[in-house]
Amino acid sequence: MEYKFAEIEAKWQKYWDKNQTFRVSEDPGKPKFYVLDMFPYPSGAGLHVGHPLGYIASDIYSRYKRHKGFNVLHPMGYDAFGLPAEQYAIQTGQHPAITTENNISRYREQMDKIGFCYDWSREVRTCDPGYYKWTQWVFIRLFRHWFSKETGKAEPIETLIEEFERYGNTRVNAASGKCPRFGATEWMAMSEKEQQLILLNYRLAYYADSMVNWCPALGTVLANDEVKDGFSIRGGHPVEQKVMKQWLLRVSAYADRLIDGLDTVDWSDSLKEIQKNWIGRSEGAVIKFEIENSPESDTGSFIEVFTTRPDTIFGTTYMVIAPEHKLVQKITAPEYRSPVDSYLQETLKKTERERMAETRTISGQFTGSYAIHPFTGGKLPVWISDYVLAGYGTGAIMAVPAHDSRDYSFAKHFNLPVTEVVSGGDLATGSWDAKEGVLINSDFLNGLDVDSAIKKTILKLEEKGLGFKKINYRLRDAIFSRQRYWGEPFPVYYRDGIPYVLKEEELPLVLPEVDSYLPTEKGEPPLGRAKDWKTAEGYPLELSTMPGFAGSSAYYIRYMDPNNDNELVSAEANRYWRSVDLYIGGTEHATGHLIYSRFWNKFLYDTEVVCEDEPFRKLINQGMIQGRSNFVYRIINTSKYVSHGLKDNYEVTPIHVDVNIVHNDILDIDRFRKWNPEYSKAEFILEDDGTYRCGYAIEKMSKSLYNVVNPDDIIEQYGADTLRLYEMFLGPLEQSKPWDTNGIDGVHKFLRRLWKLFHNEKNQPDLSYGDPSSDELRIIHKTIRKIQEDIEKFSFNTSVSAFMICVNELTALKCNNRRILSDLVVLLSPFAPHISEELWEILGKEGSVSNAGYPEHDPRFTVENIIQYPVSINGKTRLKVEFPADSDSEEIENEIIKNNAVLKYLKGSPVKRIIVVKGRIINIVV
RNA sequence: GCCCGGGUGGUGGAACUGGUAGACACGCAGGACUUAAAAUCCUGUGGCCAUUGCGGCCGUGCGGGUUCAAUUCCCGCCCCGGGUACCA
Repeated sequence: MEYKFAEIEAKWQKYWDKNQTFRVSEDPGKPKFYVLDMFPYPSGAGLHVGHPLGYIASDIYSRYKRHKGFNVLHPMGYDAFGLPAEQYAIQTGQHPAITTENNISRYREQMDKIGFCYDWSREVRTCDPGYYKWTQWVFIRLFRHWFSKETGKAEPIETLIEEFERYGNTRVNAASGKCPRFGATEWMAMSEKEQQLILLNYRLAYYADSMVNWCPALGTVLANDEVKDGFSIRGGHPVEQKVMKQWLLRVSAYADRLIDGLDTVDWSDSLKEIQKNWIGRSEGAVIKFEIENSPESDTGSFIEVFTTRPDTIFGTTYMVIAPEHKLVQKITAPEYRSPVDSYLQETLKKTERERMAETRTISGQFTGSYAIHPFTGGKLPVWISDYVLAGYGTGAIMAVPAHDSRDYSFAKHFNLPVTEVVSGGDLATGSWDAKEGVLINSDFLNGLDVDSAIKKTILKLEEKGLGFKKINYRLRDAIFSRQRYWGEPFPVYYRDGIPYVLKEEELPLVLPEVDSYLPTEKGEPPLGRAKDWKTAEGYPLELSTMPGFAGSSAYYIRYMDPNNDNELVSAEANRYWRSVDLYIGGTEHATGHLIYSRFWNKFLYDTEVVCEDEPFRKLINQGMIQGRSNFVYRIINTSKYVSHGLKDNYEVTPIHVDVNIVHNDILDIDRFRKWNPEYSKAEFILEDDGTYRCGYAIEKMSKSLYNVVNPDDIIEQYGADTLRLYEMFLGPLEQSKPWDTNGIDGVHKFLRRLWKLFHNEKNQPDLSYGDPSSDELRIIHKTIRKIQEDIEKFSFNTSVSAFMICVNELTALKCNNRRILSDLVVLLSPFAPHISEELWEILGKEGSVSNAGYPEHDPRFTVENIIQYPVSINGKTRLKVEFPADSDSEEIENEIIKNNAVLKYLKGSPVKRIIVVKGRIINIVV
């Protein structure tokens, strides 16, 4: 074998490491470019071939940008806190730090073998105190700020205190929890404890009772994005709703900016759409409905509803409040007490999961009370039903069955009236939810279209003091505490039950040792076991730790200045690197990390720690690599296995077989017999050609399905350059696709043919030093243009094809011209860096190819003098005719009808029209 | 249900703003080299018909439409993948 990839790859990996080839620093003389991968959680299983897909793409782009003269920041690190290491610790007693350290070494080893150009001197680990010091620091800053809706940004809490001292909270327009009104004198009269409790309502990191997702199996609460369909995403354990005191981040304050910012970033539409839906902004109105015969005349005598369709107010025929609504007890009429109580018992004991499972089973109970319609004064029965959610809007609705499908089904079920107020639907078959049509049966709104009616209704409500315009969000504040061990400790202590944050100088607050990773007997989190877990003054420290997204929310900032002990990032480093120019990672982070880190970044922007409002300018979601499983077919009740082509003649059971002992769907029978003792005596019914052919299926890549392919194995067999090229060759980056090794030989063959261009039959370098021929120049310049265009649009699969075409063509010309091959090597080096370095050396060049300038495309070499025009007759391509490139349409038209071959096709039919698209096609219409 | 993607040979996929559909590669078939195999190289390879040579017809999920020309644009449907789901 001439192309010794194993030797070459080891050689250059050592070279890069020794020469620190990819180490970067701020260099004002060069334009910067920041390329980031989503850093991995180092799991015990190591990397499989799916993981590096995005890393390879970003590596290619980084190396390309470097050739183009950019100072490229391309770092890597580890999202090292997390549940699996802790679960493992619970089972085995091994400290999660050790598990994590081991897994990181394994990841690093695997990544090094692929030949990435990371600047490893900038590596970060979220579990390192030198790193999480800054996670804690940001938390303290969040605690010390509030969000002003006046300025639209975070403001120091001192400004709020000043305001309270002067005016109380009556004029404050803040993103806050529910807080009673007070004046300046009242504020001054409050105890410190009372004042602190008030301030908690305003802080961006706050401590409050809230409805949380409690996961008993994991012993912790989870954020909304960590739960799907009522189960935890990590581990798949059931999750229930519970009220608990927890730390939260006031992400909702930034809802508008998080939506608006999406217009300024270059992300895929689908990802933007996911974020928009998750934030769920809806414009509408809050409307007050008075309750008839309310026992109290002042407060609590009305129901507040939120609606996006105030225009349909005249179609309201009843009201619904959520079972958890605070007015439930108050408004229930005595004679309805008992049915209401039993309904409440029935629904409130249900978990979130059960409610979801029973989607669309309609249930509800009349309270016996009536609300008063604000315009007609009519009586509207008030119902309780679980189809109204306590947590959204006001937890109460005005039901308009004619124009809301949920209200419609409810009304039909309980025989409530339906009043049409927007024309256009057929109420016999269903509700008319569309915002189209003309208002009817609606007093002062009659004749208006929906949009004007909405405006007019709000205006009238405001006049009467019965309502106002309101924007609602689906996005909730993020629950930020976890009752777990392996995470960042909160820099928080409690005095008199009130939380206070540590001073910045006291950071990092280092995670203490514990004797066990389980909750204490009192049910406290594991940190309850730590000795002396209190401040120097003796105040107890917080026992929860931070969630997974804490450490990943600002890691891209830390990479800019990873060893700075005095600041999260220096202003100088931040102003140079600014923000991430290209971010590549999976779409699964759309509603978690990518929301939280945008929120953190905006906060840091408001407080002038960073200089860019959005952290990730361009973002690409690489597709998932799925597994491709192989099957053998055992004939029932025998130990005979029949090949795929013949299996239909027997009754068989398909059995998963390790894909690593199958090549191009052909089973390695010896290895199969050795794979598992169960198969040692297996007999086979083979195809006519003597092979055993396996069946296949596309499934998740998973150990249990025996379809996991480890990049190390591929590298051992083919080399890292082949792996890199093949992962790109598989298809478009964004598309999900199965890992199928069937085509890898072709890519490897390409590298061997490339090698041969530089060598004679005896594998000695053999180059020519003259001027390249025009054919050679045409080929290389065509390739320069194509590769460059492809990289700019992240179409790496077509680049690989272009390289193959180039090498095929140069091989046909027996080209070994040094100038041509030098350009080719630079073009290829982002994709296959090891072989490129080796060939660069063979070409007699100094230093690393990664420092070479990118070849310039010169159009003079690629212009064609003669163009081959496809000629179609009535749109069907029939033949090809050559014309000089500078002939104009008229000349071509005149020539083409004289062409013998064309005349043959025309068979004398009269020509109606000739269309000539210059440089493209000729179409003759007869 | 709603919102995004996507359906092209045996397979992965290619096709610039409407302009030669199937590039490149795998697989397969045949051949060269070899005692043989591997490796390498050459030829063919969407389907159907014709095959003595020319060739002809069909074909990008399905059905319509616009156009000289449609994988590409428009309308209606089917299927697959992802997100989200009583969010008023």
